[in-house]
Amino acid sequence: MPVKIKDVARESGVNISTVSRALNNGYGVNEQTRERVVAVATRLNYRPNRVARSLVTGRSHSLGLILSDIRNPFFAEVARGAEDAARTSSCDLVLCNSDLDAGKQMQYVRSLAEKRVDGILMNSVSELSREQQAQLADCGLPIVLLNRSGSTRGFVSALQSAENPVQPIVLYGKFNFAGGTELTGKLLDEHPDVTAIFAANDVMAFGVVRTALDRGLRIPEDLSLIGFDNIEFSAIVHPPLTTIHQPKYEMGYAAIEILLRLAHDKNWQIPEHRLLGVEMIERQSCREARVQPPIASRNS
Amino acid sequence: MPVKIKDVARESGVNISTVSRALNNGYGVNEQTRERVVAVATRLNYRPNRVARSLVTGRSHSLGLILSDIRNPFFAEVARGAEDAARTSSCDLVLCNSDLDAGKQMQYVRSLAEKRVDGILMNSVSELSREQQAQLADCGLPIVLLNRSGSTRGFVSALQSAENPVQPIVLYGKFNFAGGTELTGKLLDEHPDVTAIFAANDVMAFGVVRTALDRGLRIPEDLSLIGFDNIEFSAIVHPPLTTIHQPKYEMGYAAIEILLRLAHDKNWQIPEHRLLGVEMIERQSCREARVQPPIASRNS
DNA sequence: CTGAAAGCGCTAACAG
DNA sequence: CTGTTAGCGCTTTCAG
Repeated sequence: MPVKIKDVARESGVNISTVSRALNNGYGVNEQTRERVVAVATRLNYRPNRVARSLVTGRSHSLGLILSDIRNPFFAEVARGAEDAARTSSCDLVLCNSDLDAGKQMQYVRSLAEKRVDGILMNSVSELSREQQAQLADCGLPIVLLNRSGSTRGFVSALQSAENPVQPIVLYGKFNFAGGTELTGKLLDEHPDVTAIFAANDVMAFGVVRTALDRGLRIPEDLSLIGFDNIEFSAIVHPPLTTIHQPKYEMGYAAIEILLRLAHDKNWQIPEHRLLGVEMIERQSCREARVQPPIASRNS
Repeated sequence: MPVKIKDVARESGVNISTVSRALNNGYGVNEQTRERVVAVATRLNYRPNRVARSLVTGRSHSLGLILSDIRNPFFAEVARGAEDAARTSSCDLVLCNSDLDAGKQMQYVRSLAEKRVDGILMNSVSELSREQQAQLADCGLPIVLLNRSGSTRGFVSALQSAENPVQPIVLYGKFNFAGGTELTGKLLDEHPDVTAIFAANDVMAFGVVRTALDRGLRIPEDLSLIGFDNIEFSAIVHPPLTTIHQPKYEMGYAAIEILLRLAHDKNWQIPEHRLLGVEMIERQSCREARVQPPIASRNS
């Protein structure tokens, strides 16, 4: 139904290969015929079929973006940086929400591989089985992993080796608002005497705020709270959240840049890890913040 | 490099068309040969090339999603609903941020059309030129427009025809946090006597909160505020925001369902407009809320 | 500088 | 039930 290269060729009295050359790089084509072809293509409103092109070139000009959940503003910001970076190379981004579910995640990788995306950017689940690792490795695609440093080990060990050593209580759950409320409820039930909470991310910290509010606990008077990410809204919740800033947009942008280079230069190698700086943002949810911020960090 | 259907065929001693049948619907294939083919495909870790398949079937199984900015939690929520709906038909979503820029938007439409997506879901800019409308119409793709009802005319006329008619001051700007702060600054400079603000969305309302705070204005004592969208965080900002709830996830989900049907049934028709119910959520940012909420609404 | 021809990897008639 | 044969729409040698 739509007009094809053949139509343009017929209409401008040249061969389809000439049309192809004229419309792509224009190299090795007589200037006049090029102009004529371009004119015809415009007139016919010709839209090259990228699917066909991809089939022959082997490059799809699209990238996969697997995130736990785009509704977490942290990832929305990362995604925006990623998209902007991708557009500079006229690539587009296929969005996948994994909910940090290993099965879903692997399914997305497979599906993206079948669509022949040029690469994948993902924030992985913490623990991948050996099999899953292998599957990732030989899916034949460059993959960039974002923001995964395993666990809160650094946080814990920093606390333990502090001047006044502390043995923190570590709870795991959903990395969203509901996770924050649930975990806080559980924590306060079992340990009504806790004085401070370090949430894995700001959205969870918001959940902490909500639960504290519900239980009549004042922040920071009764309970100190630190978040992670410094998402935009952390400054306007009540109380303004003390948190660790991460360059979210830049992380997404940089990750795609790396991915793109990886996809192009088949033999280009990068250092395995790339740590971007974080920064403590002191606001009003925490009474004291003397502990050294952890080097490694995590998100969901 | 990757294993192709031909390899599977050779390895299982059948023709490629048999492999195709066995792996797709499996219909009209001897059960034993089907099993054998499947086994070989698994062993060889065969991943069908969807690009090639798309070229012949004419369906790409991907949809375009053009939003103004994924960083607005409203759209993140819509996007999540959209993605979940798309997955039920094993389609994936190509994410585009238009920043509500008409030029960018049309470029995305073109680009998506060239990639032969099966359809596009977008929240359009308010005013499209006749030319742009035409371009949209004959890009050959089903397009679903989300949440665009033109302007605040309904809001204004409701105020004017109220018991005590009011002539509102209407300001336009960016539909994000910065837009909220800037517009509020400008408004308060020019009209220090305003007593109430209706923000076009919650994120802008947050900007209002911030500026009010900076100027020592108390909400709602000095200034009443209503937002729009009821994004998750509107409940935990200070003061909790009075706002109009929109079923964001459901909107995204429903829009994709419509789009999918549109893409399948070539002659299926839907009513041009589809209005989902909104609901007033009274919290603490507004002293009185007697005005009838507008039927039509907008977002950025 | 331009045309002819061979595919990219797969599906879909059409025979057998 | 299975194989043969055309393509899908484009890029890319290879000749001319």
